[in-house]
Formats: sequence, C-alpha cells, structure tokens
Amino acid sequence: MAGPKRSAHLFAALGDETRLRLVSRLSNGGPMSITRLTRGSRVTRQAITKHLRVMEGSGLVRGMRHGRESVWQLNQRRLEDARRYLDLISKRWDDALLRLRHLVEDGRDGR
Amino acid sequence: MAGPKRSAHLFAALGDETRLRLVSRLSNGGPMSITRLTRGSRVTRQAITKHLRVMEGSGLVRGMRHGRESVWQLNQRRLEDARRYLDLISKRWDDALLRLRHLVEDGRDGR
DNA sequence: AGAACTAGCAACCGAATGGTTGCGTTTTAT
DNA sequence: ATAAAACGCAACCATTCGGTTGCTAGTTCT
Repeated sequence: MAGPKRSAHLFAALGDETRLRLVSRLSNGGPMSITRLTRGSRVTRQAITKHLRVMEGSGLVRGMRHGRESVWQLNQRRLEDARRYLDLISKRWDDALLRLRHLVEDGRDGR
Repeated sequence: MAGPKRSAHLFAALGDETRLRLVSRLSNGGPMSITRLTRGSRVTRQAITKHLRVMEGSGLVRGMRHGRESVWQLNQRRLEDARRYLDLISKRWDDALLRLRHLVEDGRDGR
C-alpha cells in the first residue's frame, strides 16, 4: 500500500541531484555497471555505490552481480507507485477546493 | 523547465514523512493555518513552520497572512511537474529496454 | 486596556547525509 | 602467473536536517 511513510521514503530516494542523475542515466541507457555509471559523474565510485544502495533501499533500483561487475537497473513499478501517490494527492486537492468553494457560497447565501 | 536539479529539490521536499503528512492534510482539508496543522501532528509548531518553508522553497506550497494567522495551501502545478518528470523517466525506460532487447536479439542473429 | 491567541526569530543539539580515502578481494585479460 | 579491472568494506569528515526551547511582536476577543 501507499502510506505516507513508505511514500516519503521513496521520494527521499529521488530527492538528491546525484541520485536523480543516476535515475536519468539508467532511464535512457538501460542497465549499467557501477564503473560505467561513475564515468560521466563528478563523484567517486564509492559515492555512486552508496547512492545506488539508498535507492535499492526504497525499491527504486536493483542490481545483480554479473561476473566481476554489478549491473543496476531501474524498477519501473516503484516509479508508478510514486506517480499514483501524486495523482491521489492531486485529486483530493481538487475535491477539497470544491468543498471549500461550496462552504463559502453557502455562507453568503446564509446571510 | 524540468532539469535534474530543480526536480531533485522538488522531490526532496516530498521526501520527509512529516512533510508528506502535511501535504496530505492540506490535500483533503483545503487551506489551513499553522496552528491548525500543528494540532494532530506530534511535532512542535516551529517544526511545522520550518517544513512549510522548505516546501515553499520548492514551490510546493504557499502561505498568506490572514489576520493574525498564516494560512497555507498546496500549489497543484508543482505536483504536476513532479508527475510529469516521473512520466518522462518511465517512458525513456521503456524505450531503453526495447533498444536493449533489439541489441541482444541482433547479437544472437549475428552468430 | 488587558488577556489570550497566532506567529516569527534565534540559538542550540544530536543524528543522518553526502562525500572522500585507503585497503583488501574476486574476476578477467595478457 | 601476473597484471589490471571492478568492486566491497570501513573509517573518517564537514554539512545539513529535523526538532526543541525561549523569547518577542502583532491580532483578536472580552
């Protein structure tokens, strides 16, 4: 299920520039090894590794060992989870504003 | 424009449990004052204020002074920005996997 | 006018975060 | 068999973050 706790965790994983760049790289280059991801990034391989682990922790990405290198790929399902959560909030917000407008108008009529 | 930096900032604003709870409250209760938001939250009013400012910093929320209280409301446009970014990533990912599959298949045929 | 309410400002604190460096281990290439 | 490549582990560091407390200032209510 969604839930604010799990969702926050997920968004937090997206809430870092370096990490979002990794997501972007993976999203249009397909699965990639750590050193490959490190090339073209201004930070250390270790930093990349840490970030990948963080994202793995929220299910956003997962890696498999392939010979001497570990290859990482996006997990699209989690992306959809995030999107659904935003949709939910958006929908509720519309309704809330509608209810609010009704309240105001009723107030006027009630004078 | 989107951009990884601005987007990361936006997701970071969503990437905290307390903050996401605030978003949720605002999303189905409509615009609300700080003290009202504080009631029903386990943290201090000051904490709430700080979080609101953080979210304001990424344009996710905005507040207006109304008499002695400051009333805050969601900014739906930013929510849509976040959603669009996720859509973009998702779409790219699909294409990347497709290209990858073609590569693999071509490899087999090329033997 | 005075009490109560709502909020802002500033200082402080412990924990988490993003990043680096150094070293050891496994796997591939020569 | 050695060298090189790719990675994991651990320690360390500065900064940011989430949160609290104490105090002050503007608004509303009686």
